[in-house]
Amino acid sequence: MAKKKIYCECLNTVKPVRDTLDVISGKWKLPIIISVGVGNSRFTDIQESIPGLTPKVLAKELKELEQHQLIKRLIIEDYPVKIVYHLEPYADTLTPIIYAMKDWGISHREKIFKK
Amino acid sequence: MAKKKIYCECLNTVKPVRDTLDVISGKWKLPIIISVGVGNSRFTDIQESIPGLTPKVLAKELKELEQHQLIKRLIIEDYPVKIVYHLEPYADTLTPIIYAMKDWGISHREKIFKK
DNA sequence: TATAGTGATTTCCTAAAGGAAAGTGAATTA
DNA sequence: TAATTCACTTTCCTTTAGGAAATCACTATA
Repeated sequence: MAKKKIYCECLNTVKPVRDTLDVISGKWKLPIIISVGVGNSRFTDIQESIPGLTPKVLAKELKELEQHQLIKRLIIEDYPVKIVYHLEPYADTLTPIIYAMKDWGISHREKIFKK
Repeated sequence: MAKKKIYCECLNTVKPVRDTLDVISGKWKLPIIISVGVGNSRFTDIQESIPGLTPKVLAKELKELEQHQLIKRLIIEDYPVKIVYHLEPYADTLTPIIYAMKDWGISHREKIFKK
């Protein structure tokens, strides 16, 4: 009757992709995860390792990443007291996404400059 | 001298990831690519296949995706004239990212609901 | 005691993203 | 002739992201 020819099976992919975007969207979350993953654990080190990142944005993003259980904030009761951030094991599950995006970004840049 | 212990090699990953984010960031670009890839080629079909997508946003995103050579807009001089969108071959290079994000979204949702 | 560093917070601001709703103009179908 | 469809466009508005700069509490160091 009604000619419904819209392909709706794309929702099987669209929905989980949007769930993922809800967690890692924005300019800074993946860069912060990468920086912490590579060994930066102090607030200032993370900030300085990512050009353009301001303390306000870093503080906000770290809180969100903590809530999503991707990053752990630890207070080290030493003299002086230190605060370190490190990745939760759960953040490792993002590795395939990060590498896929790294690879694509590299070849995209090559493509753009070859023309 | 100066105790420089910031791990800067993360820029090797951060930079290409940010190049990728510049192309596919936002709530709608990947869903639109998925929908077109699965067979939706008409403006209205694409719009109706993605819940919440408004025509204004769809029109804007399609233009950007065209500029990035991910989607092709074709005018079919038929009676009536039709406009169809289809993926450029270059869009296929995004498949690893899309699948990585789909997989992550599925298991993330499982993780959230199990708790 | 003064200075510097650490890990932020606060205030103020702009720009971009996104949503709701209506409209448009050409063509088609009833 | 009227209604409908298609592919948008336009207007108006709210929300969110993000940036600049100053400030703050605490500790360490000179």
